[in-house]
Order: sequence, then structure tokens, then C-alpha cells
Amino acid sequence: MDSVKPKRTLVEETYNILIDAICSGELPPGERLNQDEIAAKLNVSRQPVNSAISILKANGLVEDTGRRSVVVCSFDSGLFRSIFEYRMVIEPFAVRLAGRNLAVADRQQADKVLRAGDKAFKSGKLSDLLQADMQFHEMIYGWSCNHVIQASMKTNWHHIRRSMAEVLRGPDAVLQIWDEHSEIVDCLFKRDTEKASQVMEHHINGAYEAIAEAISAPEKSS
Amino acid sequence: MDSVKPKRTLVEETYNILIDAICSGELPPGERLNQDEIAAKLNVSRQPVNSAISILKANGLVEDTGRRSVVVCSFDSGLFRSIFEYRMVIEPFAVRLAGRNLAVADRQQADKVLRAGDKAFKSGKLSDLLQADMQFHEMIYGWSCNHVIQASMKTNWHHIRRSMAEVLRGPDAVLQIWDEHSEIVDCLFKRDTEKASQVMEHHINGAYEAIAEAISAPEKSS
DNA sequence: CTCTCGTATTTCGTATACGAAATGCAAAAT
DNA sequence: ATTTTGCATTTCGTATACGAAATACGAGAG
Repeated sequence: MDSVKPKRTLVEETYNILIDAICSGELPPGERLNQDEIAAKLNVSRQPVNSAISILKANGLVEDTGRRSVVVCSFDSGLFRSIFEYRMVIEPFAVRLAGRNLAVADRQQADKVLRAGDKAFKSGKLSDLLQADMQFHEMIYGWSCNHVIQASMKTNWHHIRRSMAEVLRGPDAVLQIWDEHSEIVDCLFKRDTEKASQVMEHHINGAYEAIAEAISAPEKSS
Repeated sequence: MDSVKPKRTLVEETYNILIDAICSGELPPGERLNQDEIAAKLNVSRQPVNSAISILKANGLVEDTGRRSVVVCSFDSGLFRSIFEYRMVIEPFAVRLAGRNLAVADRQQADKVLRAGDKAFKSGKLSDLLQADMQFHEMIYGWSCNHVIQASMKTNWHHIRRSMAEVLRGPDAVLQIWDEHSEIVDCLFKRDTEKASQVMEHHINGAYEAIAEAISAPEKSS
């Protein structure tokens, strides 16, 4: 007999819904969060909404204006640069750790994730590709067995998703980055950790340039 | 005329007090957090306490037991390893970034922090030394101008403080690490960023070994 | 005496209530 | 017409209320 479902609280539910709305762009930067409104929309009282917003505030997704409302943080291009600067170091490092802990790496899991990525790539839907991309990288973080990397990147992916939501409004810049994923996995399982790490560094660098271009250039097309 | 003080909410106050109590060891791992009790002690209602605990939960400082109470997370030695594994890469990186942004680096600030460290070192109080150590490293994070590094390390220092609170109960293991700090600053301002980064890597490695020893060995003395 | 179960008490999550500050608006003043 | 000012309304933070689930505890069965 299995233990009963660990009931989620309304605070957690509300938090997840809000963070999703922010990262998907449904709540754009600068948008004011009205507690009554949100509470009504989610069919809960204002209290869980208030708590959820406190968490968002502590995590830097929203900021209060000093007045009586909190707003979704503006998307800072400096933050974007920080994230990729950071990933350029952390992602190759995660690969090296994964190489050391190869016992925890699961080839079947890798194949599944890679297949999902191929499918998303062929479908051409950038949002699907983003989802698959995130899953691939989170798999690597898991293999690294380093909880700090996992936690910090979880936060970062929120911001990445948020910035990508902006990109998605622009022309569909197809990112030609998927094939490097399978190369990384191959190198890892061939025990060539150093090569895998190098490919990852190149991969992040390429992703940054592609996205930075898509972000800075969209005005040209409109 | 200056603008009025931005009043802190009771939720924030409560959160800060709780996180401080956890990191100082006043609330040891496994301790149950009773909302009524905390509310009474802080002279607030249960509501801000409840919200503050939600934030702690989201940030992994406390966990709920599935029952009716949340407890302070047990201190995982794996997490400790993760943090120093991570710092071994991130701290030298932060130094390299600081070297590039040397314009923001403030020699006077550095001297002040270094002097405070010397004083704490001579006083022999490990808690003061820890405080000064944290300030030194946070100065470097600031110079790196990378917000992701700052944010992730802020969380990590909570855990470091928490683990050090354990160490402090044991024999006073004096950590002979302070002089490396001034060496790092010197190299930086001499524009020898690479050397500074290397010293930082060595520094973190030394700190890890010293602390790991102090943590694993305290039983011997009791 | 030990175990089991029913009941009282504690404790939490959430809803509602309430006061204070911010905002909107319209009438009065220039 | 534009600005100022006082009042009504909105909105938030916090306190209190309430029901449900967890725990403690004692009485009865074995």
C-alpha cells in the first residue's frame, strides 16, 4: 500500500501559478500584481496570494514600488549577461562532475531526452525546443550530484524562460544548437569528460550569441 | 530633504530573525518551528510568521515533515561538499571578473575590510573572523558585477554560517587563512588577475580542508 | 500491566475582518 | 483652463476566527 498524496498547500499552488505566469510572459515586466484580482481568479482568499507574493519578492521575481503594489521585475539585460557568463563556467563544470559520477548517469534517460529534443527541433516550435533544452541541461545538473548547481540553475532557468518569452514574440529565430547535446552525451559515455566539457562550453557560448542577437535585433524586423 | 525610511514589513522582519536563528545554530537542525510560540516571542500575530516560514520552506532552510510541523533542515555533509566544490570554481571566476571590471573595485573599501579581518584574526574570536571572511568574499562578488554569483553565494553563506556554528561548539580550530586575502587584493590591483584567481582557488581549497577536518574530527575531543 | 481506541487539545492552513496608507476623482480656487 | 485640495474608494498588511488534521492522553479490554 502506498502513502497518500502529499497535499500541496494553496500557497505553493499559487506560487507555482504566479511564477509560471511571470516566466511565460503572461505577466510582463512592470505588471502590477493585484492581490484581490489574483485571489478571485484562482478562487482562493487573499491570504495565500499574499504569502506567495512574499516568496516571489524574496526571490527577486517581483519588487515592491514603495507604494502599495508590487510589480514584476523589469528584465535587466545585465542579468541576462550575468546568467550566460555564469553558465559559461558552471555548465562545463557540471559536465566534468558528471563525468566523475558516471555511475549515476542513465543512458536510457539520456536517449529519451535527446529524442524529445529532436522531435521538438523538427516540430519547429521554439517553446517546445526550449522546454527540451532545459530538460537536457537539468539532466546534466542531476548527474553532477551537486545540489548548489541544481538550485542556482533552477532560478536562472526562470529568467531564461522569461527572456525567451520576449524572443518568441519576435521572428522565429531557429536555434541550431540541438546536435551538440548528443555529442556531449556521447563524449561523456565514452569517458572523454574533458571533450564533453569543452563541447558544453562551446554550446553555451553559441546559445548566448544566438539569443543575444535575437534579443537585440528584433526591432529590425518589425 | 530625504525620503522617509522604507518601513520593513513584519514578514521580512520575522524572516530575517528566523534565518538568523537558524544560521547561528540557535535553532538547530531538526528543531520544530511552532508558529504560536514564535509569534508570541516576537510579539506579532501568527500570520507574518506563517508567511516567513513559507519563504524559508521555498528556500530550503526548513522542510515540512508531512505531519503538522516544519523542522529546520538537517545539515547534510553532501551539501557542504557541494558548496565547496562549487566555490572552488566560482570564487576564482569571480576574481577573474573583478580583474576585468577593476574600475568598480575600491582600494579603500578593500583596506577597510582587510583591516577588519586582521583585527578579528587577532581577537581570536572565530565568529568575528567568519563575519570578516564573509565580508571579504562578498566584496569580491560585488566587484565581479555578476548578480548570479552574488545571489547564489548569499544562499551558500547561510549554509556555511550554519555549519560553522557546529564547528564553533568543538575545539577552537583557528583557521590560518586570512593572509591570503590581502595577497588576492594585491594581485588584483597589480593587474595580475590570473595570479589572484589562482590564490583564490588555493584559498578555498585550504578553507575546505580546514573546515572539513574540524567538522569530521570534533568527536575526538569530547 | 500492556495495548488499543476514543476523545480532548494542539497546531496548522485558510478565510474573513479591520485599520492605515495610497490612489482616484471631482469640486473649489486661482 | 489648470491646479489644488478634501473625500470616497481601493489595496495592502496584519490580526483574528474557524475548521480540519495531527497529536496527546486516559480509560477500558485483554
